[in-house]
Amino acid sequence: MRDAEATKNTIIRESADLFNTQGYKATSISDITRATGYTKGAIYRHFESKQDLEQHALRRLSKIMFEEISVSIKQAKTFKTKFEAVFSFFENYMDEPRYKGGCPLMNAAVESDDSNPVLRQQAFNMLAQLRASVAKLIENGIKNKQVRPDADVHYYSTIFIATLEGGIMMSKLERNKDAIRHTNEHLRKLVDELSV
Amino acid sequence: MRDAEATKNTIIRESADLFNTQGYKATSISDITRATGYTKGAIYRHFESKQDLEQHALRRLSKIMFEEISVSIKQAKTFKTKFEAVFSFFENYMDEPRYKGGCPLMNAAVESDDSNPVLRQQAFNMLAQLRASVAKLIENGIKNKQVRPDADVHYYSTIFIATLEGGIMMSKLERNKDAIRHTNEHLRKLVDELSV
DNA sequence: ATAGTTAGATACCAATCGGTATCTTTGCCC
DNA sequence: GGGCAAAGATACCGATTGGTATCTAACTAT
Repeated sequence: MRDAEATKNTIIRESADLFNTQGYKATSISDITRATGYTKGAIYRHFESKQDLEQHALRRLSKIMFEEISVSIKQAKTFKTKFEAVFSFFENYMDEPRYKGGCPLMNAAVESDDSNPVLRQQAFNMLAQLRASVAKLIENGIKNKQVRPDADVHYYSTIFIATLEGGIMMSKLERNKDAIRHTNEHLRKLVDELSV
Repeated sequence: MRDAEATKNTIIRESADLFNTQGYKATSISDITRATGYTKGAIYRHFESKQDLEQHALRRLSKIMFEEISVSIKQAKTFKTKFEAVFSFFENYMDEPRYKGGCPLMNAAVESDDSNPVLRQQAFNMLAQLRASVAKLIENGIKNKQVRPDADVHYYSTIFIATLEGGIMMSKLERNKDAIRHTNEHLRKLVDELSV
């Protein structure tokens, strides 16, 4: 057999790239045939519908994003350095060709609004997962006596994510890293404020 | 004559609503004919192209947004209450039927990415204007001895906007005000930190 | 009252959309 | 090496896209 699995992965990879840069609605199946070299028939053999492909693509983007964050975090040992890893991850986000088009969470969240409930739900889950990751970071910090025990975990995780995402959006629009550097600088102060 | 000006305004108003909720690319001219009651011929009499209409629509959204913020700010008298007005503006954003679809700046910024340079430029200008507004607030605070004179205006305006926009995005995705309330709470602390 | 102008409706265009039915090719199994 | 199932290509479908040419109806100025 021709490697069906590889074909499917290629289609997911390339379409994820297109969806995240041009948008989901704005990317046509024809765009994907052009990017992959496969024909429409091949694509629809592996995926039920465009929406089905969108789901797979976003799942891939999500997976990559969380894996990379997870690796960065695990390499660091203390509460502070772990957050530092997160900051530098988001600061280098833009250069990474892996995330052409910016944060997949934000892109899906903004585009899906009402029109695409399936995509919206997936973005919703991504946000929950990101929040859980940040919360866990803080909770572990508390457990290891590196963070004030009275810290409001949910509150802080919200601030961290909102500020990061906002910074990414601004940096992407302004096409330079000033904004994300400033937001990271500010979040560093927050980390200090949290530390015992 | 039939009121051409009124017709044009109707088309701009309704299309702005559709663009901001469904997205620019995802909204077709047919959608707009349905929403306005006018035919395609009428629309293309008043606008050169869909892109032309997109520009007018976003300009309208931008104008409304800045006017409302401006009014809120002017009613307040001190640095602190002025910022408080901004916060409550963004907190009540979601309920306002005037901004169905969330922040026009963020929507345009995220969607326009590379595909729509005209829209991108307009979003860029909106961000610059918003930044200038916030900066002015802080500068006036300094002038009136309500803010520490050494405050880094550009830095703080970036933080304010990033956190606000991030909070809006999260609240919209989660369909409740928790996130924006938390980010506002956090920004209130920032205002205190800025105050003399 | 009528001629001229303009707002808006109608009818069309080629191109593209997502999707499918069918055909050909590929590679494994016996 | 012949049969068979799966992978992928080709050719098509009706619907919709942005856009335009043309026609009609409404108002204005004389």
